[in-house]
Amino acid sequence: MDRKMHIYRTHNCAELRKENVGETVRISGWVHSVRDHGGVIFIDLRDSYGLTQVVINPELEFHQDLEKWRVESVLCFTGKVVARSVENVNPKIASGEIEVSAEDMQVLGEADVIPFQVAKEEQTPEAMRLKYRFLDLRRERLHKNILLRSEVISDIRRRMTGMGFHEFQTPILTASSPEGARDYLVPSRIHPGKFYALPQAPQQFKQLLMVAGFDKYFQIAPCFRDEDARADRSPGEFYQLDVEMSFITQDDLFAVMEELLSGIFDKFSSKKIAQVPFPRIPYREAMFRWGTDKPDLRNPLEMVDVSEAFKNSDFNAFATVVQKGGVVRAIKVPGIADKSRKFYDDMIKFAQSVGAKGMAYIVWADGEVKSPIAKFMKESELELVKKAGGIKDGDAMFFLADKEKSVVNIGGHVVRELAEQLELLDKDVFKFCWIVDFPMFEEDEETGQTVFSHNPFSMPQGGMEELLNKNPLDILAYQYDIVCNGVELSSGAIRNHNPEIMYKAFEIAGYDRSVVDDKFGGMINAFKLGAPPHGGIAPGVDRMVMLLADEPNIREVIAFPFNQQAQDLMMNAPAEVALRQLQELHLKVVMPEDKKEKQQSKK
RNA sequence: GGGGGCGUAGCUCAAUUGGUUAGAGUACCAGCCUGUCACGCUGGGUGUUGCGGGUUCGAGUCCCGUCGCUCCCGCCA
Repeated sequence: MDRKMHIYRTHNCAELRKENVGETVRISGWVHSVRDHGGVIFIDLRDSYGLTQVVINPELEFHQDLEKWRVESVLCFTGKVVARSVENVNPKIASGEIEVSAEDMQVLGEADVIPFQVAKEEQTPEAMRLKYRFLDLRRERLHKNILLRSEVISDIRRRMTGMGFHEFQTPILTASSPEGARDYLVPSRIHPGKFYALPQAPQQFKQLLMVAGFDKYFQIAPCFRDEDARADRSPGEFYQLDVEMSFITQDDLFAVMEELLSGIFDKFSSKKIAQVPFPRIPYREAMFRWGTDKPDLRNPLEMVDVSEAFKNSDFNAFATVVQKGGVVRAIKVPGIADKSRKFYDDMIKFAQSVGAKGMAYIVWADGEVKSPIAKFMKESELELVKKAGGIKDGDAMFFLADKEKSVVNIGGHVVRELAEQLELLDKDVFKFCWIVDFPMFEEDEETGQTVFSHNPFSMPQGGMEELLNKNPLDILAYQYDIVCNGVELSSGAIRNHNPEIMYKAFEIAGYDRSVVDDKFGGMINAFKLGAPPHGGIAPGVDRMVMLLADEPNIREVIAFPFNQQAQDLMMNAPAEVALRQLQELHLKVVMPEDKKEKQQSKK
């Protein structure tokens, strides 16, 4: 045999073509499937690139060795590339016009019985998929997602550096910050009783890089937050494309992100991008129309205010709400007059499940008004409502009445559910938008205190003057989000780089000067020594890939995700550590009362 | 921390109103098969019905508790 032949492979499993017929080749990979005819045996050998069919003829001495291994074993075959006859070509695989006629076989990695099938599409419990993640990652869907993620990240780097950005690393062991989510803490051995925190984002560092004069920064940055999971939020850690720029306005930043995101989404998905530049929607408008700060612009349904129509209505339930300062909002849904009674009842049930006391509806069909509440309404009131919704025959409206905050929230859920039920969302389009003009402060519902509503480092619109003179709850910030198809991709801001404005903003949020100096000393001191105006944003990489891969769950685009309880079932993390390690770190574990018994009974 | 859903073979699922020996596909094991490509054929059930308790003549099925997974709320500057 050719001495120069590589010991594992001359070709990968997706490479061989008609042109290679007659060559002696060597390929290695996993046994994808076996078709044993008693005499001739066919094996689909799989690697990251694809599949190649290997034929084993009965006269070969290793023919009977087939019993030694099974599906998902790793084998190496040496043999001749043979053309398949026309009727035997497999158009489903790239190498389908040829096959490799085995002359020699090496077992490189024998596989035991696998806990779930790799080659076949079948539902598998997620706990098992996570425990055997390396097996799950062999399956086509996940394998493709992770490769897509890799390509997206490398494309992001190419585009960012192409636009003049530099990538810098920032510390993973840093200080806890009083704002935001719970931190992951790392105890210090050298400083008893003191802790590092893993960064929730490199927020202060990237701003310090601007103060350091680097002008355009980005990083594929790991972020750590001890918060509970959602379908689009993996607990523990996630990645952001962290971006910061100096001497820019909001518009400059928007232009950069629009170029980047439209470029990437265009390249890695066949879906259309609805509109570039992305439409800009003020936060308050988004909340009013869709009941959320992450509206799905594919959804044609939205809310309108109809409080006036019910204010003096005989429909007491609603009239009372309005008279007490609440609101009535309506959702117009075109062309659903023919829906069954059950559909309407189910929607009411849904509204109640998300906190509504009830939900009313009116259906206009065949020139008539059908509704449980119409009999309480005057002709003029019905007209008012009809006009507010631009109602035509065949349309319907749903009505919610409560305090504004509840109505907005519940209505948001109903708007989404209706779109889902009625399949109103176009699956072939990405609709991006900017949500702008977030309020700088909001009222804490429990304490009634004024708190930062988003990022405390955002520049208040109007600067010091507004901080001094305006009702804090009316002050807007240069704070913005990018939303795509109802998924919040990122938030960002033009930063507050003026120490005095910073002190004032924190004062309004209840922190005095010394707290700012103590907790954000590094940054505030930097701002006293010449800070450029700057701003940035941080789109979630995992969520971007999730949208591009068209996956409903973020774990499908992360190679080794935590489960919902923030555990790594494969590596068995978190885990107890040796007493000695705790002692070195000056730590003592105090188990919560309800966990103590379980701990005991385990032992 | 709270609410919803789910939990039957390694995996996907079935099992009538509470009824007798818990079935099927796949995986697995044994055998057959020389052109398949999710090969096919024959045979084999490998099970603490998540766990614990209760009701009942009888529980996979009903009740209570508990555990696990998942979706959501809270949380997410």
